Amino acid sequence: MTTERTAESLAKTLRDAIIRFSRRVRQARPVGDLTFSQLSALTSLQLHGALTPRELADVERVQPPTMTKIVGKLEERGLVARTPHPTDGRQVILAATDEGRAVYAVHEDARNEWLAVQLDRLTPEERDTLARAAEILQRVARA
Amino acid sequence: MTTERTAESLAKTLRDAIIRFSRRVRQARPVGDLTFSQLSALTSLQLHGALTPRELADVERVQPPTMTKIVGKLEERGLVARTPHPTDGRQVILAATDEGRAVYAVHEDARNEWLAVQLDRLTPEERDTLARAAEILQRVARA
DNA sequence: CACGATACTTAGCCTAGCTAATGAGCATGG
DNA sequence: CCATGCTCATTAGCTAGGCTAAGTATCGTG
Repeated sequence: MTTERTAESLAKTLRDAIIRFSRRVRQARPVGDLTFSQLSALTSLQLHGALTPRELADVERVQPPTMTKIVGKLEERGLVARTPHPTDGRQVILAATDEGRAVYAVHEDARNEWLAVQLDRLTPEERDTLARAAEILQRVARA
Repeated sequence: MTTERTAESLAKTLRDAIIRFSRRVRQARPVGDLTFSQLSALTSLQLHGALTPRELADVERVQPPTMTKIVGKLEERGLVARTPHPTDGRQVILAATDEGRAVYAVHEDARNEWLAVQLDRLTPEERDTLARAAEILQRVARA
């Protein structure tokens, strides 16, 4: 089944696989936990250190107003802090707080538990395939 | 970078890749077009012929009320028809209409255009990796 | 120093998820 | 043969997460 594929048929297959996979992973979220989007934004902030809303929106591939909402939720919970930019009064610096980093570590593990168990059942080759696919998807998403 | 991966680190990587990829593909949608979820439901109906709402919800990995909403949108546009079940008065049979099939073919192509172009730029090996990954993701989603 | 550009937010809209509750129909055990 | 309990679909009501358009503040430059 993994013979030669046209880009068109692959596009359809990939789209369907990803929408179902996303839904399945979403369902595995404990109530009261951080959502997909929130966790992703927090991850980016940890990885990149500190970012402006615009930068974070670009990394996360959403529009700035969407990021305002997501960051708002994280700020409510004290996981992210907004500080004014030192020289440019228009800009804001976003960074994970100490609590954000702590909560992140805990939630991240709990959040991934279901998925990690599933992945653990795969063969090493399959995991390798997924790892390479993830890289490619990131690249395509950036295009 | 695609060396040995633990399930945990892969889970994180995969989750991030997929959320960004989904957002990117979503952005490529022309306004007024069918949404991700609508198209996916319509695809399943075409593939499986006719299904009850419960069955369709299971295939799509959503809860029944969510499917009611999605089907409602499709029915408004005349793309899907609800017909009563012949023997069981509780159930309903969902099927794509002729117009549904026609619109599907057109929208599907337009919808995938951006993605197909991106995929076309990849190497055959990369496309093969994605095809195999899609298969694995489908399997994991079904778990 | 006025005016255009940039950064963020606010306002308002829609879709997509969910759970809980409702109503209709089936099936079965007494 | 019907009461009771189950299943199916839908409705109601909520939240999150997207978007665009518009508003506000600040910057930078001519």
